[in-house]
Amino acid sequence: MVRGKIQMKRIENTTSRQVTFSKRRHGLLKKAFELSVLCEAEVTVIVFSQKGRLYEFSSSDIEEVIARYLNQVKGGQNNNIAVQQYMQQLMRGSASMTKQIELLDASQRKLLGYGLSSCTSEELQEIESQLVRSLSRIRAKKAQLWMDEIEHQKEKERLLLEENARLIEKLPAQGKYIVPYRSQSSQVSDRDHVETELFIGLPEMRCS
Amino acid sequence: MVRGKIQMKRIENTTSRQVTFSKRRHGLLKKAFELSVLCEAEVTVIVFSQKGRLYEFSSSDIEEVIARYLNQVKGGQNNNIAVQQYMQQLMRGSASMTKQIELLDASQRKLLGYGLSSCTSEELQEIESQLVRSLSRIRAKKAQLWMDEIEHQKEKERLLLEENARLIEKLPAQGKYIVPYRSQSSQVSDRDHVETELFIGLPEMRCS
DNA sequence: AGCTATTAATAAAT
DNA sequence: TATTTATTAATAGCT
Repeated sequence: MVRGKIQMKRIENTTSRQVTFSKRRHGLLKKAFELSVLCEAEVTVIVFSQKGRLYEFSSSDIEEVIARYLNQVKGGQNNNIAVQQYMQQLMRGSASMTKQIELLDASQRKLLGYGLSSCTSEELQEIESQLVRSLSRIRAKKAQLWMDEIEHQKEKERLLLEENARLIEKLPAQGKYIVPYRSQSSQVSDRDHVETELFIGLPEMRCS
Repeated sequence: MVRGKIQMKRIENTTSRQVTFSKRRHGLLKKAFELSVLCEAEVTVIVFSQKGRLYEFSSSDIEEVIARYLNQVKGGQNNNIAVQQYMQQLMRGSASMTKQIELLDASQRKLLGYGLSSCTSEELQEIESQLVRSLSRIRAKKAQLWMDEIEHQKEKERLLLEENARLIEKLPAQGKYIVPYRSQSSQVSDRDHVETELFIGLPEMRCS
């Protein structure tokens, strides 16, 4: 929505997710307040962060609003039942998370090359392919990081050379005999070219 | 806020109050939705219009949120303490499992070569090394599986040859002129030898 | 309900 | 965490 709009999905980076949570939560509560004032509506907002912390706004007593809501939605056979339901939900959640953790753990171990005894040939093949694909992504990323760094250095150098040139211009005549430093950076991107291709073959295929 | 900002007080004109209510209510619910998606928060908004009409948004079951709210705010004067404690324990467990899942998920994504934007050069290097080690384990295991399979086939062949020999012995004399099938399997393990070593280098290092 | 001139919200950078 | 800034999003006043 600003400085490059963002995708409407979970923000993966933990830090920026927390920052965004703080900002947007603030915005949401403010909007809720404004709606209640401008339009004389009864507005309640309840937010639980991932860590279970509670944030709320209510234009009137929140428990009144809750009672009113429960009354309107399901003719007032209120809470205890809701508490029970919530607890059951929590228990189901625990069970499924335990399972999920086990699965993630097993698949991670396999990706790391452990706990392979139960694998079939096909599974091994699949894991291997994933790893190979993954390696090429990693290596591409690494190469990109290097390229960025090189670009950054070249830019810095360019600025310094400009500054240098300016300084020389300003020197009194005799100063102009000083030989300025000459850049060689234009060759860097060739010298540092990195071959990231992966190949597999018999030892005899290698030669020096 | 637009075309001349408005005062933060009740809009007196009934029509424009209703129009604003409709527009801003929409905006509020949208913002609530976005917050829940972007930051994985549990968000509930309950709005009663002046005329008592209900509008709501909840990222998860609203009654659950209400139960959770009531539980957190006024530690359930109607529930018994044991249930309370158990529930809190469950919630702590959920939180820590959520965190664990998040961590596992992130590290798995990185192992698969996604979500690398936050990685430093060093992290990328570490992940790459892990993948390389992992690949060699996987390939060793695959090789072993193949070897086992070959051994198994050779054993079957040996048994069949023995059976074959016994049958020939039992044949009447003229049958002995039949030339029995001759195995070549003793060469198999050499012919099918697989080189699983991994190497990386410049294209010039390959030759045929 | 739809348009548009403005203000508000906020993602990214610092 | 708090500011600043560049941009997108929301919306007040019209039609």
